[in-house]
Amino acid sequence: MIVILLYLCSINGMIMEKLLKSVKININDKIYVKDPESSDLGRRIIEHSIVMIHDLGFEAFTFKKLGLQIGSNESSVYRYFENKHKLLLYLTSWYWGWLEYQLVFATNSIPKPEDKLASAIRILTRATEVDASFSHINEVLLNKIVINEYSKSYLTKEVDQENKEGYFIIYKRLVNRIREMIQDVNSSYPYPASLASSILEGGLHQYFLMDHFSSMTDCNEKVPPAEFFVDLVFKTLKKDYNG
Amino acid sequence: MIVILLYLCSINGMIMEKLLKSVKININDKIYVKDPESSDLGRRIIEHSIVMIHDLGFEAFTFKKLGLQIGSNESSVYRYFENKHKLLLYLTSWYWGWLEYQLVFATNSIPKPEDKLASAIRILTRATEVDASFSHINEVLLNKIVINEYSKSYLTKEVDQENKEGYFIIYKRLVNRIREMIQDVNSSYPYPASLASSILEGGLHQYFLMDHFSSMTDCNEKVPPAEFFVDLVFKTLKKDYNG
DNA sequence: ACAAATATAATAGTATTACTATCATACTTT
DNA sequence: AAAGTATGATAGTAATACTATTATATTTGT
Repeated sequence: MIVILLYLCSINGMIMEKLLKSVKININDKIYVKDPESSDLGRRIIEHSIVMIHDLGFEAFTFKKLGLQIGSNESSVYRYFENKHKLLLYLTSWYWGWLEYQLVFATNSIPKPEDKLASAIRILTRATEVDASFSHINEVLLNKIVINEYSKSYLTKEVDQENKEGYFIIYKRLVNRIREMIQDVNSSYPYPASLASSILEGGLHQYFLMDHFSSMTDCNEKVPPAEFFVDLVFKTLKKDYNG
Repeated sequence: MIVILLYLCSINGMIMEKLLKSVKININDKIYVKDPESSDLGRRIIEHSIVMIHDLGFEAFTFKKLGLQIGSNESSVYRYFENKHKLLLYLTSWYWGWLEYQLVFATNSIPKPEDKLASAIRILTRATEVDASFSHINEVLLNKIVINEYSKSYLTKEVDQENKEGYFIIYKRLVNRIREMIQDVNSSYPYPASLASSILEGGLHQYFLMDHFSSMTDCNEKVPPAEFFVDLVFKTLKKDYNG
């Protein structure tokens, strides 16, 4: 499916939105017991878990509370996900997959490596806006969940095992895409992977600081994190960029 | 106490070690119920909680298991800390306070802003080495705990309340010190706070990637994260640094 | 040296979490 | 109409994250 999309280059927002709606984001099927996209109950689990994790925080969120909220049952939720950790992996994988589509869409047609990288940084570090591409998934809330909870999905004792099973593959692919773009701008820069991972991880962190520790960031409503990172990356790569 | 230390500039490692031993790191007393430094049991709680959180991970660590390990009782541990979240805040505050002393010691006597900043970055992003300054605290394990668990101490629903109560003050002061050093090197750089917070947070992250996601970093045994960050910061500040 | 105060240990108990298991029912497909 | 599948309801378990109470040991003041 991604192959088809790669050929569709200069399309406008409305068309992109429709295309995104028709695309199913491919998630490692070991993450779920039963594909939540395969049933109405599954989609309601996804829809309401996003709202509830955002409202309660991941720690206070439970399958029992979710079951109650969607007029269903704790045991029914367990038929879709082994536990809430796996559900978080599902939601964050979906988010990174969705961002990856946006990245590929928006940057594939850009010929100049500098323009492409700048555009990529802006897409990856911008705040998610309301667009409602996927009816049952609120991407704005999901973005906030990723900011507040993503680290918890890999800061575990099981990370190596879960990495082996491919649970973080979409995120790693995304970092790799940025790494390649960095190398296309400056092939002799010695830390392209570290810089790429810093953009993604640091982007989330700067948003968290804006919300809770404003003294530790210069970013705010008027100066978004994207500007900090574009400036940082292009100065680091010693290529001036005026965009 | 820090005032005295500021005057002690060019002293060697042995003396510094002895001084560090005599220094008590000052931690917000709202974090604990009873100061763990005030009793033998308290120090054993700190000592063994570091080992156990490192071994089990924060999620699987409980006060019951800790009590068992130190030949004491769950209920006795609760007399020192309300819960394990507060204990984590205590341990990480201690770590950042300890790092701050090292930073102040090592950089206070350096006159040239560029040298001072480079030295600061190296201290803040280096791997902790065995030095056993504090008898009951294993700083090497504590450093690993900070890498793996620090985010969990602030990625909570209570972060604003706890921030108000001053639980993150040492970390914020540390970020502020780096921010000032950045400004001393280049006063017109527009993102000194964001860059400072990125160094500390990104430093931890690069170590995590080295351990678990090596494809997302260029750092390794031979190229430590410190080199990536020194390079990044000085290129960004457009000041060449040869050190 | 003795009483009082304090710290710790032992035990029990509660509500919640994170599940697993079983059975009933409803809906769907052939 | 029978069989299969999805969901719902209920019950049960072990562990967690505490709180409360009482007993005992240690320290401290006079």
